[in-house]
Amino acid sequence: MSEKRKPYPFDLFEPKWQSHWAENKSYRTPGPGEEGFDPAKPKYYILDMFPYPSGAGLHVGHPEGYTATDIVARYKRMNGFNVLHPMGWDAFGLPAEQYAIKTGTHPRLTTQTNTDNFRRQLQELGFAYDWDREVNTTDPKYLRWTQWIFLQLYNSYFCDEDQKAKPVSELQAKGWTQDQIDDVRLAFIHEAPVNWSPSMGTVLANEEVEEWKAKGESVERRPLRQWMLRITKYAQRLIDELEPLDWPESIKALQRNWIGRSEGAEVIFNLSGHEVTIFTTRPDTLFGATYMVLAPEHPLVSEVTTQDRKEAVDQYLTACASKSDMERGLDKEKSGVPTGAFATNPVNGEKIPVWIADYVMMGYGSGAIMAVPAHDERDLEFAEKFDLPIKQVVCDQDQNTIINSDFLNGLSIKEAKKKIIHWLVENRKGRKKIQFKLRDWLFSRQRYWGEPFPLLWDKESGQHSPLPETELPLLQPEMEDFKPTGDPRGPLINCSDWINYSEKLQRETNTMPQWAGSCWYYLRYCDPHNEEHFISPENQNYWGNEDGFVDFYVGGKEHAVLHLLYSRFWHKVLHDLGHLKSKEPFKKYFAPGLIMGEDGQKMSKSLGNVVNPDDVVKNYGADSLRLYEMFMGPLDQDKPWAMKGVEGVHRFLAKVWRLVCTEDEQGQWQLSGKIQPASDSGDSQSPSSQPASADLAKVTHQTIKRVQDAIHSLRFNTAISAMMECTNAYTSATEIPKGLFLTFLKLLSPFAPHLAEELNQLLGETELLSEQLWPQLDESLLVETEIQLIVQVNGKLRSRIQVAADISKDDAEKAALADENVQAHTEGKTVRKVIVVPGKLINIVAN
RNA sequence: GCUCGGGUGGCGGAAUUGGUAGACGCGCCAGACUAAGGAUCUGGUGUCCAUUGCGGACGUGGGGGUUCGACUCCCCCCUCGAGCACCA
Repeated sequence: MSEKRKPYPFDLFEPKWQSHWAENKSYRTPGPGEEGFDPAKPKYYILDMFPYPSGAGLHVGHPEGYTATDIVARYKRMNGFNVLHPMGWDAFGLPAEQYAIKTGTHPRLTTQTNTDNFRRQLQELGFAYDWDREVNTTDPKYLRWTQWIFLQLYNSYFCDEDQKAKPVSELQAKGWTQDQIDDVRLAFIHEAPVNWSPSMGTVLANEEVEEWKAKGESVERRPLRQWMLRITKYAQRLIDELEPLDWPESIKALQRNWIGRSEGAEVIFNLSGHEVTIFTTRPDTLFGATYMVLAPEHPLVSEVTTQDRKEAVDQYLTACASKSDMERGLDKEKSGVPTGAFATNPVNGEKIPVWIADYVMMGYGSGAIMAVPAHDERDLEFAEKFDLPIKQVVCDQDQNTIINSDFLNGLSIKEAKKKIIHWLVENRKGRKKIQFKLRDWLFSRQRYWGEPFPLLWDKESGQHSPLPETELPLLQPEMEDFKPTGDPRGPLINCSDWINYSEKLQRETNTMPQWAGSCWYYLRYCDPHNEEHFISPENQNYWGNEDGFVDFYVGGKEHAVLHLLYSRFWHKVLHDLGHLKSKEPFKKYFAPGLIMGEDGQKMSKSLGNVVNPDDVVKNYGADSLRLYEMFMGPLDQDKPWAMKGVEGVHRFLAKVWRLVCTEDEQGQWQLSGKIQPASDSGDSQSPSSQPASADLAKVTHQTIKRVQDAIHSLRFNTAISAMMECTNAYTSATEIPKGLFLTFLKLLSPFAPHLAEELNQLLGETELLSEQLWPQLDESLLVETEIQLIVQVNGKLRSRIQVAADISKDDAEKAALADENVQAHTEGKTVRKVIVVPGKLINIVAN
């Protein structure tokens, strides 16, 4: 098998340009105080989600977003911006460690190998990253600041009054005790049922459970003492401050949904001498409550259960405990048992029976509800099954008028809500309440390959305290065996040298989750080598925006409720504490769609439909891969791969190449001479000798407009179509003025930088295209003197007529009516009306 | 069930204040150059009818509506995908 001849020699010039860019640091971005920094230039910070460097190497999904941002970055640079476009590695985390355990290699080595491979792959795609700013979350110089930020969280609390985080030292000054302070820290120890994965030997955050289950890991509920972050305090702000961001509505919806805000009321019922608080979104139906339900885990269950019901209740509780949440959800039939106790409805003194049922969750609200079967589907199902009374309190006809409810009768639902809440407050039986679904963030992991917590425990008192900042970074000890042990304290517990800090103090053995490092990496890129600050104030002021630090962020929507929520939370804490000016991390965000396999299914090893970017680069070149991924369709849409499509854009690039070069008899590429240097004093319009060049100028400038409009709206597929049409026009011309062609190359350069630079050089130019300014659009070239008007009769296309662009309405109408085919269709009819849309069409209404 | 996003040729997709539906690419058909073409170039290509000539009918998931005019706006329905899911 002989090597197939390449349609153009990308295999020769692509590596050449990549080396050139790397050696000359062509894409270095100077920041404040650095050599070459120009404060007069506007800045633009465009960011990709940094990859987790897996052993499998780059996936074709990665270059989709990366190419999009690269195009915008290069475009902005050519428009005079100082563009920050960095790349780094999210190298901690469970996958790295699982892989290391499987292969027996230390995760540090695995990580090193993988990041080297990823870097090579990215460089072979010609992305304009400033590699001097590369960050790696596992680098001690980086994780030091991750631990520092954790200490900021540890050392602060959320002030409800001001709705912001403040240092706990303020509470100390007010005389709070250590225990009281520990209860309000943003990072706190909490014992509660958590998601424990026996197969991985660690706990997981709520947000992570589904992902790992899908990968075949087991997850169960288990009560454990864990470090939590008090993200729930930020629930309202996380919703409110999402609003002004330039994010896709669907992603905003996903976050809002996850945070899950509900407005309602808390109502206090009396239950055998205890006050039981329930949460309801329908306080207006309080008169319709016919029974109460407690979650099986509710603390009052055993106390209020009457003697005769005890056995049945215990049995039910045992049955519930053995069921996982998953199984509970799968139960189609409602189940439950009466406790024998009765609660008193505060509004009318009615005694209603108290039941226990697992359709009420301890984790939401107060774990107790008032059941209104007439107006709640679930309560209705339960009431019907157990034959409990159903009391209508909203009028059936209009679904909006309250009935059977004493002083609420006749009111609308909205009015009744207001009135009953007022009544509850006055009678001290409840209050308005806003409830969120969001839970606090379970932040500790029982793993080796993560940032250790910079915390110490007093062996005697059991108190925790922060490690002094001067002792950061705190690295994990070197260990041979770090397999999960099943011990919920994690593998570090086996390293006694490391644990014992002093006589009195020992280290926390948990590590942070992968999200820790990715929560703030976008800040570090701005000042990656600073040893004094996680980011200097100058760099922060220069690179960040107040209404959203990063100008434009692109990355997968699978992080909509994980990384994107966690980052926002940390950012707000750092903002509250005065470390950051901006309130939000990402001003504009965009999620590229999934690239599916050629068979239309999600790419996976087992289906054998995975496309390896290295193979595509080898066969068609980096420019072809870049261009194809942008040409596939709208960026935000899921779309299937088609190798034939790669060939299509590859042919297009070859066509551009052949405008400059032809192959001689020996099979060598030679300059074709089709590109003509501007002979007559650089004037591209030389009407006498070259009637076609005016047309080419027009096409070229139309292309400038179409390409830049498309880049602004991220419709890269249409930008490429425009360039293809332009190329087709060039192909059919006998000569192309060089100036025009160089303009075209500038348009092409953000998309296919290697080919564009190569041709620019072959044509004798010495300045890199990427260092030149984006071409200026000459609007005057777009003005048409003659236009085509569409002529419709009764809305149906009947003719197209060629007229002067400035034709008057009357003349246009006359010309249309005079058309042969129009007359054929209006014959025998009366023209009732003629609509003339100037420059577009004429519609004749006749019957 | 709730929330969000889709449905346009054989395929990926164009059509951004309602104004030529199908740009561009793939695939396919025909031709040119060739010893040869899986290279390249040229032409054609929504469906159906007519094709001796203009041309005509239908057509953007289905049904209805608004309008001189609807892929685009409104109502109802079908369908596919994603996220959440006994959240009171």
